[in-house]
Amino acid sequence: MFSHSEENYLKVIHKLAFSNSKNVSTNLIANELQTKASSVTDMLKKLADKKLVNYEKYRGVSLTKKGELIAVNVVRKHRLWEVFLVDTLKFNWDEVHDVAEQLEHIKSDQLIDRLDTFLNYPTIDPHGDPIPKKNGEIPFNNSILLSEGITNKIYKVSCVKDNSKSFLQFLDKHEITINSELTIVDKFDFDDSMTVKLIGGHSIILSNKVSTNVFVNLK
Amino acid sequence: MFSHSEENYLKVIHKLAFSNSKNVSTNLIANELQTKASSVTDMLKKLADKKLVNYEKYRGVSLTKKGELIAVNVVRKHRLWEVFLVDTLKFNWDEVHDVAEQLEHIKSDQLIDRLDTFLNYPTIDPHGDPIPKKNGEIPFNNSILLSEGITNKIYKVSCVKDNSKSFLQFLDKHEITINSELTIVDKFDFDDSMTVKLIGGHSIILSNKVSTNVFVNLK
DNA sequence: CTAAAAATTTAGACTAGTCTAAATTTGAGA
DNA sequence: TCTCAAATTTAGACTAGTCTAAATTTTTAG
Ligand SMILES: [Mn+2]
Ligand SMILES: [Mn+2]
Ligand SMILES: [Mn+2]
Ligand SMILES: [Mn+2]
Repeated sequence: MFSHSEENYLKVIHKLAFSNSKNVSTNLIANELQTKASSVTDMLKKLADKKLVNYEKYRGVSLTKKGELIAVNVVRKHRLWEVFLVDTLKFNWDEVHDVAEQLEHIKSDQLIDRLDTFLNYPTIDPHGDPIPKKNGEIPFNNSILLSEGITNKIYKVSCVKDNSKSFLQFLDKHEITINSELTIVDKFDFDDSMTVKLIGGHSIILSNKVSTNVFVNLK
Repeated sequence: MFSHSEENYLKVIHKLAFSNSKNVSTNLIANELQTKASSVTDMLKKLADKKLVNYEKYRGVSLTKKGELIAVNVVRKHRLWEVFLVDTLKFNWDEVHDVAEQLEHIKSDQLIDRLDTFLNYPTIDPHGDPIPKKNGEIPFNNSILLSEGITNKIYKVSCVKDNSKSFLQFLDKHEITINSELTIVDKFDFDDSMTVKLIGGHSIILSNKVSTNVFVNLK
């Protein structure tokens, strides 16, 4: 079994490797975990000793097969718990992250299997992120950023990139949720903003910051 | 906020104070927590510094108001999670303790409030133990031990004292559960065993070890 | 009342995880 | 290719929690 701290490092390395492709740097990890680079170096050595990461001094790290499996399993638990919190306990989607950060470290395979069954095998979490399978496979989703959409097509919101309270509350305010359907009416080169119309709802001007944090699928 | 470890010490002191009335000794705590007396002494000093226990060298400890409140809250969380595991996730009553030991340390008042609501404000856990109220009040239950019952009365099983897997599985095997109704047909002085008949069910001879680990209420 | 046993505390050490400050390595730009 | 700033690691320290072994206090029994 691995400690809370080890699991958090593995999860963060997994996350950063996803967006940065090659080796993940010490400073990136330190920044993501709100800790110091020296602490990260210490932990990377421990994880390397346990064969969870490939670590070469000054060259950053990548996850081994073993490390990857543990990281993905923590992500699976995090997202399943988020579904439970929103669907079953009626939390709002902007309230669940911190509690899920704790729940993801509970050690019990049986618990997570039964939770999965109770929730009826969900495939995405409340923010649209895919829930990894038990075997570590992560369902692929060919979404695009709303900012890359073109006018006069119908899109469905599939996922939000920024999970911050303020962004999620902004979306709530404007009635944009996962599965909302919308059309891009107009795109403005000047500031990369766009006018969007929710199907059967209101129109709204979205800044580039918003449209680059929302993923959509063509209907 | 208090650490995992601090919460466990407070919970154990609370439990032991309940059955031992006066001050709780270092060795009792060490035994209950499967740790060493010297470790207990160290922690008692820390808890005393934080005004969570009244500690006098060589004389054992008792909880302060503040310590008591924290301990009872951990017990509340433990028991609510046990209800969730059994009622919602369909765990058997002999499988839930270890997972609840982990879940009881999750920090979120909102989580426990919503769990309580979802479970419809249960008053007892799967083993019949009372679930403390939010304010720290513990519902009193005037049960007696089955071993103290008399013949030819109808009793209802209210709680089990021993929560070990082997005892709970023994009870399962003989179809004795919380709320089972039964009559004591005969009591044998020789070994303090008794013959018990389940209402509408079979008769069975119970050893003293069994009857002193089952609480009942007169119907 | 007193000696031995039992309980408890103290002393000193160890691990995990973290930090600051100093040293080292890397790599970008002149 | 050289220099220097940025990135990274090392050195040394600190906290929480634990342990063993030794010292001290309390309790028990004769
Ligand atoms: Mn989250
Ligand atoms: Mn999420
Ligand atoms: Mn329990
Ligand atoms: Mn219980």
